[in-house]
Amino acid sequence: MNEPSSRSGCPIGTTLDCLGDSWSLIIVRDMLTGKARYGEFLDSPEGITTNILANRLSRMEKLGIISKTPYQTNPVRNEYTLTETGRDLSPILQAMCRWANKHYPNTWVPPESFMKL
Amino acid sequence: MNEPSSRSGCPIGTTLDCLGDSWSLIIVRDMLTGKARYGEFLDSPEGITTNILANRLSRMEKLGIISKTPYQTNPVRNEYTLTETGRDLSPILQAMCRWANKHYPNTWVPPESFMKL
DNA sequence: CAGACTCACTTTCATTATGCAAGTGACAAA
DNA sequence: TTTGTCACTTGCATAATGAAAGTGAGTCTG
Repeated sequence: MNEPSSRSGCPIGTTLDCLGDSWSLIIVRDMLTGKARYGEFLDSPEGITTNILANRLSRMEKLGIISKTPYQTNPVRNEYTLTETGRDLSPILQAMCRWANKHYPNTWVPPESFMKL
Repeated sequence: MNEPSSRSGCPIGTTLDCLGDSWSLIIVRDMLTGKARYGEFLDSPEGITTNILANRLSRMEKLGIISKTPYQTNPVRNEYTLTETGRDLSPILQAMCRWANKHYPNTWVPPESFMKL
């Protein structure tokens, strides 16, 4: 559980030091909606590439946002799931949904279940 | 008021296409707390550089998140302020504060006034 | 049992973005 | 006239990203 290298003590700055890029929160979204495996994250419509996905999974694991647990051996394959720290990001994602739904009316409206997580 | 070039119709993806980097929301934070001028944004402790600041200001202006209005002529100098679209980002920033304050206890606790915006 | 296939990555490399520092232009003040 | 301020812009080295191909463990098919 590494600390992020933070530019300031500002909580917004610290959050951005952890997750301020265009892919990390996409992966968190996918995990919140039930995805857990490498191949499932690759299937998302945004089209993350394999190198970036591997990089972000290991980064977020080091930050304590996600954890990986093997679901089979020979060969070992892992499932990635959110830690409590990771699940606690849902209010941020929900706020993003409300913002985009209001200002970009062509964006999808998420299911109630997601907005109540 | 350009549309963001969006990777999908997902509202989270669209929000990240607008603001998914480590500087844009720092500038929005500063505007929400009363800063308006180029030099004021440079003073923030995160230390944004001049080229990135200029780039983000023009990007967010094109997106309709901020607007600039001259506060003097000879030479023209502008103030940057949030549009309604920009002010509506405050719930996202507040959620980030709650997340970081919970999981990184050394982060600053923002004033009540900020959390009620 | 050889060959094709799956899954989860890793590597390579070209392109793009970032960070640092210095430069510019309009004006004000000394 | 020189210095200073403010708001940028430019140049350049370094780092991050994206696209595509490669790898390795094991399974499945004929």
